[in-house]
Order: sequence, then C-alpha cells, then structure tokens
Amino acid sequence: MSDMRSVPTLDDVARTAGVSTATVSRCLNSPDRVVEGTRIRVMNAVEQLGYTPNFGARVMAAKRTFTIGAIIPTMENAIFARGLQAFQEELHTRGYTLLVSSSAYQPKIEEEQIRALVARGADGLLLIGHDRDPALYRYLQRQGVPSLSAWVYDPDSDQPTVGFDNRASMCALTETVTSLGHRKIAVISGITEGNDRARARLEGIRDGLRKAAIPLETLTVIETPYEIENGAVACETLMKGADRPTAIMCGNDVLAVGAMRKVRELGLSVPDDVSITGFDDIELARIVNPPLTTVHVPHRDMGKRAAAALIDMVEKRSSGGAIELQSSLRLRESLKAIPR
Amino acid sequence: MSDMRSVPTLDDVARTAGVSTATVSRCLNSPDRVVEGTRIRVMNAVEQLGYTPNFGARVMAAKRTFTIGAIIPTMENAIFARGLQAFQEELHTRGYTLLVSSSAYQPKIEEEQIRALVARGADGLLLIGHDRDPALYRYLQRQGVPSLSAWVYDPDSDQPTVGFDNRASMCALTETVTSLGHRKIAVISGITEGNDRARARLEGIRDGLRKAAIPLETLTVIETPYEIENGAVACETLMKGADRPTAIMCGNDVLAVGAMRKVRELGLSVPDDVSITGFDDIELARIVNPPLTTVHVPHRDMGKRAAAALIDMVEKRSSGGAIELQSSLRLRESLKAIPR
DNA sequence: CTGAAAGCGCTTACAG
DNA sequence: CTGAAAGCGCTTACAG
Repeated sequence: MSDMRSVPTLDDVARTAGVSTATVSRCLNSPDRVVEGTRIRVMNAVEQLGYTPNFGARVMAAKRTFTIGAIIPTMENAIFARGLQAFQEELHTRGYTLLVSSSAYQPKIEEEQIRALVARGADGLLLIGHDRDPALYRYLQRQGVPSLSAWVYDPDSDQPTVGFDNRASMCALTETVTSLGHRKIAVISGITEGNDRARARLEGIRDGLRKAAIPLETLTVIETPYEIENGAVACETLMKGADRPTAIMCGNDVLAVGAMRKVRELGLSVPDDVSITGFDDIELARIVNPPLTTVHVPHRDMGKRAAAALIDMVEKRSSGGAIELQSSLRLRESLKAIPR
Repeated sequence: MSDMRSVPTLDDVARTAGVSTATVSRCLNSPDRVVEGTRIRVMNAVEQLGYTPNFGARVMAAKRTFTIGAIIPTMENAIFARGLQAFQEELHTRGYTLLVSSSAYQPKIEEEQIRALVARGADGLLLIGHDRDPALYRYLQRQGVPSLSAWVYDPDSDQPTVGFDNRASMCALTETVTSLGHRKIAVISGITEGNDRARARLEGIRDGLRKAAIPLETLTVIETPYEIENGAVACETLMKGADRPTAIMCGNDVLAVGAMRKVRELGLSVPDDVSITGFDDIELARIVNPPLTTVHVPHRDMGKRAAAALIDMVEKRSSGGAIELQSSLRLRESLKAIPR
C-alpha cells in the first residue's frame, strides 16, 4: 500500500483493489464495461481512500473537461447575473461546470481571461457581444474551442450569436418616446468603443428620431461607463445644461437609475420634470420609484438557449448559427407624455 | 516539422528552435537561466507557431496553477459582487486568475463546485461563511488546497476567516431601532439553516431586544430566501397580520427593498407607517426611495484583504487566522422614531 | 548554459 | 471482462 499521507492516485486505488489502473479508470468512466464484482471492489477502494481523479491528468489524456467558461464584462451590477444564472443551471443539468470570470470591460483583460480559460481546458466559451480583435477568434479556432456570443443577434457574422436586436429594440422605445411628444431628447449611453451593444442602442435611438423627423443635431449624447454613479453625474450635466431635455434615454437600467436618483436630489420629479428610460429590465427597474420604463431583455431564456447551443457546438461540433430572441417594451411611470 | 494543423506543443517549439524541450520550458518559466541567443531563437519559434502551454500538463508536472477559485451562494443580486470584484482585482495584480462559480445556496451544489475547482487545480479557494460539512474541510486539507471563509469573522474557528461580526452589527442596529421607540418589531430573515451569517444576524436582533428589555416572544420572524420578491411577500404577510409591526428589520438589503416595494404597493408609507432596515449597504440601499437604513459592510476592503490572506496561505503555507473588519451603521430615512 | 530522461496521473486502443 | 503499455504535454533534478 502506498503512502497514505498524500493525495491518493489511480494507482493506489488499483493496488488496494487488486486490479489494473485500466480497470479502475473504466469503473469510473464506463462502469457498465466492468463486471459487478470487480466494480464493487474498486468502488470500495475509491471510497476507502477518498480518491478523486486528478483533473489535469484526465484532461490531458481524454481531451475533455466538461467545463464551460464565461467571460462577462462585469459582475458588479446585475446586468448579466440573471442570464448567467440560467446559463449555469442549464449547463449543470447537462453535466457541465461553469467557470466565470470578468473583464472589467477591458479588452486586454478579456483576452487574458479567454486564454486562461482555454489553458485550463474549457470545452467552450460564452462571450458577451462580438466586438473584439479577430485574432482572438482565430486563436480560439486554432485551439479548437468553440465560442458563442450572447446579448447580440447577428445573422451576418461568422461568430455564432444568441440574443436580440439591440438596435431595433431601442428604436422601438424611441418611437414610443417621440410619440408622446418629446422633442428635446438626451442620451446617456454606455461607452460605445469596443461595445457593439452600446453602439447598436445608440444607433437605434437615431433611427427612431429619423422616423419622427427630429433633426439628429438636437440629440445630446453623453457616453459614460455603466455605473449608477456615472448615470447620476451625466444627468446632472444634462439637467443643468442650457437646453434641458424633456426625456433622457439611458443605455441601460443602471445608468437610468443613477439618473433618477440625481433628478430627485436636484429636487425635481420624474416624470413631471423629465422622463427617463432604461434598457435591460433588471429587477432594479421595478424597484425604483417611479418604476422605470425600459426594454425587457429575455435574460433567462437567453442564458438557457446559449447553454444548449454551446453544448451542441462542443459535442456535435456544430457551427452554431444565430439565434434571435425577442425583446419587448415595458412602459412604466418614469415616462409620460408632454402636456400640450 | 510536425503537423501544423493541430495545436502546437512544447516539442514542436523545441524542434523548430533546434533545442531540447527542457530549454524551451526554461525560456518560458525562468528565462534568466537561458542565454539570450537561444532565448530569442526559442521565443521566435513560440511566436511563429502561436504556442500556448497546455495547462493540464503544466499543472500535472508543476503542481501550481495560479488559479484561485471562489464559490459564492449567488450571482443574482449584488451582495457579493463588489467584494468579489475587489478580490479579483487584487488577485490579478498578484498574477492570479479568479474563477467563480455559484452554489445557489445549496450545500450539495457547493460541494460539487468545490470539487470541480479543486479538480481543475485551484491553488486556493474562497468560500462564503463557514457553515458546512466538516468532511469538506478534511477533503480540502487532504488535497492540500487552502481555503478562506469570507463574510464572517470567527477567531475561535480552525477555518481562517476574514469578515466582520454579523451578530454584533445587527445588535447595534437593533439598539438604534429600539432607542427610537419601536417595540413591535418583525424580522424578515434569510434562511438560517446552513447559513451562519443569517443565524448570527437573527441572534443579533435578539441580543438587541434583550438589552432593551423587550420580550423575545413579541418578535415575529419570517425566514425566506434572499430574493426581492420574497421580501415583498413576507412584508405583505406582516402588514396584513393581526398585530402590525412598527419596524421590520430585514436580513439583508435585498429583502428590505422587496419589503419597501410592497409597502408602497399597499398604499402605505415608509417610514410613516412602518420603518424598514436592511443589511449590507449595497448600492440599491441608496437608490430606493426613501433611502434605506442599513449596516454598511466593507465589501471592497474585505475582498482585497481576502485575496492577500489567501495568497499568503497558498505561497507561504501560512495557516490563515482570523481577520476582523469593522462594519458600521448607515442611518437613512427608511427608519424613523415612533411619535409620542 | 543545455540536454536526456524520468515522472506527473490519467485514458484507451490493442490483445487476450 | 481485464491487463500491459503507450501516450497525453509538460517540468525538473541530474549530468555534463
């Protein structure tokens, strides 16, 4: 019997069960290929020694890890949380483990995280959006690691996507805003550089203005990272500016909630003094007072579909494709018509 | 030259650089032990082939991964997000990668995740709280993987901790509540089973009542999972009950925010009809209207200290110990005195 | 400073 | 049904 002070190996199990390592391996991986008698003996040895397979060795020999990696821009606010939770649940029922890491919206860190996850044997990767250095996709392809971009829908891309049309969604919301009589509209957008979702949403607003024949030059846009505090700061700038907007459309709910807080701090009222809209419909949107008008994103469904699609890509080497989900408007009290 | 269609290995690099694999390995891991000439040749080959080390093999041979795992109860709400973000930042500056996974507050899933992370070679683990099957700690010890429990401070435990005194914090808040004249207090607590933080907080409330000589029998307690909706449901039960409380103390901000929403939906006012308190001081607490009285937890500091302590345990095999951080009260408008 | 070789802990054709 | 043995892709004493 080997040295029991250290972590037991396959070999230890084989020796105490009186079989070969091959048999132990089979008991663990395809038990039906071993007769019951030996199997029981082996399992007892496993139990007795408290044996757990060494993952590195297993990966190296088998080339599979049943691990899926996800790199999200941030864990700070709940934007990705609900979708990710559903993603994880679906993976779990299919026998996969999810490992998450965050890039803090920085391409360089994202690349490090992608490499870290690939190096650690991830069978597939979930990414957010598809706006990144093409070399990264080539790298993944070369490593044979399939990846799927969520939170976007793009049938024209080589990169498989699962998501919704950010641009059309925001355009629809904008049409609602203009139909309520708003002409002086301002935007608090997320940083558009390197963020296809933020860009698409901003374009969607412009689309909406065009449809309402509102000159684009009248549109004030502030870009700022997605943080509550930044929404507040941007809102203050807008509300104290020369030509105060009657509606502020925000790139997501986080910014919108910050903006709402600021309006209150300024002693003004939403929606009487200014209407505010968001995007995402995270839980926060129903918590704030007044409730926030926003675009509902099917987070849970997206997470679940993403998991199914990615596992397909991993297991069947399927190429992915583009999956479109529907968003919808949630009209709540933070938006109201201009009195006339 | 080997088959270029697949992922290049150390061997490929060695061959194209005309050196041994040992030398390539050294170039990558301790470059100063190789003369410049060969090093440059090797690095060129690495570049040319787009070589990335195989992690599994490296782990197996070197027994180090520079990976830290964290298992948190949930990614859904922001309770752990800020602390985790700071944890990750500190790890990153020290050259470690963080991999996160969530247990959905289920011990069985947590155990799976712990094993998954250990199997994938995590050098150390961050856990939340220390209320778990002792066998799990023995397993970790046997595997030689140090672990640290955050969000709790317990100098009497073998398990190293970094956190604050949940019980004393909640007791302090309770004293404030009773000092404002509240006698009819109800609690919306998280599930206490398997959750030392939830238990400690509830005990803290009882401590506070004792100090104010309020009989414990008068305390109504509802236990429910930490979700906004659950806070709302529990609140409805309390407000529609026979003996309506004047103050509802919640196990965390998430529950409190749900309770506040419900009060509004019932056409009542916080704090005129009922005072509400939370715990954590997540961003939400300042966003809701009125702002929420709560216990401020030093999330970022805790995350950072946890990273430093865990790396010490990993690198210096130090035993950890207990690190205490201070919480503090944030008195905001959701709590007000009983008029007399 | 560099190389030959053993070893890390598994899996999996290939025999029998 | 089971075993002997090669192989996965690295690292690291040990020589030289």
